[in-house]
Amino acid sequence: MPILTLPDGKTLSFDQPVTGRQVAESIGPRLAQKAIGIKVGLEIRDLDRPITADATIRILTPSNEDPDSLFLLRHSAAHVLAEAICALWPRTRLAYGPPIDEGFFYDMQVLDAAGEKVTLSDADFVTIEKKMAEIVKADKPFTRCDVSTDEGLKRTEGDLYKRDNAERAIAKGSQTISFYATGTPGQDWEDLCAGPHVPRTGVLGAVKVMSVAGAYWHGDQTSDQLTRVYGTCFADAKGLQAHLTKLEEAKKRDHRKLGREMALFHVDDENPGQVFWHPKGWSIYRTLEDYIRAKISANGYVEVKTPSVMPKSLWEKSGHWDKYRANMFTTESEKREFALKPMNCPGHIEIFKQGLRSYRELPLRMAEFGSCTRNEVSGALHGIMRVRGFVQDDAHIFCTTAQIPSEVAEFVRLLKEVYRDFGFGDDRIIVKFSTRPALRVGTDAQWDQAEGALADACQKANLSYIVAPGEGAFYGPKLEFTLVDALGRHWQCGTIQVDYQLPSAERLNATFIGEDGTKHHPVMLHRAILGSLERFIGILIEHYAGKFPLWLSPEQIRVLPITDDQLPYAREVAAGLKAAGLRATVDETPDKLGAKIRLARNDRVTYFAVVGEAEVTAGTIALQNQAGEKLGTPTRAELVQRLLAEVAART
RNA sequence: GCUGCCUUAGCUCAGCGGUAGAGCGCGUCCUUGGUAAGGACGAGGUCCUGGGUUCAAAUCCCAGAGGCAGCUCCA
Repeated sequence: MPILTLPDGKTLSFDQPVTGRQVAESIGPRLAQKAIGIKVGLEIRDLDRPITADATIRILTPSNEDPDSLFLLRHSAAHVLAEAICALWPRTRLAYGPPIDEGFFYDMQVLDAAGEKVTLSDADFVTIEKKMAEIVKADKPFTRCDVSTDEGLKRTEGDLYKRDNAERAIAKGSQTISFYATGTPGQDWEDLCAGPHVPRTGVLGAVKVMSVAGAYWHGDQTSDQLTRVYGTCFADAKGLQAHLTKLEEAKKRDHRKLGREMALFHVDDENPGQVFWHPKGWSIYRTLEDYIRAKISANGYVEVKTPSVMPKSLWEKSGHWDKYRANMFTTESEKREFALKPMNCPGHIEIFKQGLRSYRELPLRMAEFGSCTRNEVSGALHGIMRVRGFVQDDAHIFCTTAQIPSEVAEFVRLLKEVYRDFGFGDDRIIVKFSTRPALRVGTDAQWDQAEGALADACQKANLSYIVAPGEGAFYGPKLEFTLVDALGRHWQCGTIQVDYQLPSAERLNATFIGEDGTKHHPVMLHRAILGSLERFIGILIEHYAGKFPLWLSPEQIRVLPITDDQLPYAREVAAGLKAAGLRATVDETPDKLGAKIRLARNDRVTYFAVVGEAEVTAGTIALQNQAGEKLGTPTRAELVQRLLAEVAART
């Protein structure tokens, strides 16, 4: 006798088990027609599976905003993709095809009639999409068929990957094995699948094959390499189009493209993963570095600088030689081995260990714009976001166990303050809290305290977090801060990690004299706000689409004389701005005003000032912003004041 | 690192067995023009590298390097 609670709180009661479709029909015929699935509690289900127990339910209809609806549509679209490819290459062996954030993929081995591997390329997409459109147009029902585990194993006999899936399902305790046919089971195409699916292929109007890539079976490098076909599906063509437009927009904002166009930096082909900063890019970099330097200085940090090259012996003691060797560049001199530092922590401990430390010096917040070099595999490199040489806004806080809560809380507060200055408010920060892993060092009491401090700090800072159980480092729990940019993309930046291990006697043996007059090991908090400056600038370029706010802008204002007659005045205006600490230039080309404006806007100059005869006479300039909005004709003094105020406000 | 695709002028790209091309940018000259491209002329190439096939290779084949996407990893 299920009693079902609807999202608005209304309840429906039934005398006997009902299907989702019957529930929808009892609410209204139009809803029943539109329904593609039902959410029972937290589980999304097919419309025609019976509901036997009380539950809160929600009827799912096609929607571009509802993640549950998209999940269902995309899961079914993956089947249609697989069916289409199987129709074109009947010997294809399917592996696994789940919905993902922006669509779905299907891993498979595509085989031709001779059993040879087929490599799919963009050229095949049209053919596949055409086949998919046929299947959608045929409006075939998704039909579920549950069979016994024995029968399930029999049906997947000889189908390597599906057989494996069935075995895994049984190992996890499945009593039956389910198949979904598009049409009639045993007659039409079918696929081993747990479901759920939409009722008919006809609701999958807006599907698209996006790309192909390689992927490993079970993500295991030593296992079979499969073809992964990516696709996406939306409730309607409008949703799909909006998605494609967003991808286009992301491509336009690509920091590698803008970095070249705006002459910010380059990465040399012969020197992968190393950034050459050009004057304008370096201007952004220095603004960022100066900003962080001022912030941490105001928050009780001291700044240090440690060497890039450090001896193997140090890395052995720190444990990096064991755990991180593959990612380190090494070198040698006079038969001694050295490594370029991949992290700054051992260097900071070396400084901490000079002389005797007293508990009175704690917490000691030691910061460094630390140049790190890591030998990342070539495939991992990406523009300036993922490089081999980068600088972290790193710091290590040496403190006592008792100081952990306040230090973490203080850090989270500072981090929020910094992120806000770049336009990332609370709603654009995602916090991941990684807790104790199975393999770990330290006592449970230490872990309890460290985890409690991290959770507490987030609550105090009004930041909600998602827990990643068991994902902490072996030496301590950590928080990771991810920014959501203007296009909704995620970028992990800040972090804070609790470490009892590195300062311990077994590792680098840092000590201080406590109140009791005996030696103690400090706790170390590894923390960064921006992460790497290179990566953060890459994020900012894409977030702002190259149109930096005034305080970060490499060219804050360009003066555009209408004719050469105004050149001397234009130079005076620019000189006045520069004297006030602003980044100003003059367009000295012989172009017409229209061309100068076009160039200034293409260069993403934040403001430009037109000066003609009228302005020279009046001692003013005609101000305009990047978007081309006219902002009046302030005097030179008013202009300086106005720009300085905007820089100070960081807007 | 693995799989796939790509590599032609500074940039974006066309050409795909038979003399190396376009637009933008760059240089020189003319033009002194009030809000998103004024005009003329010119310079600029190891068609990624090495090997092979061919009378002939930017073009076809093989290997390598680098780039891109994904996988894995990660700031």
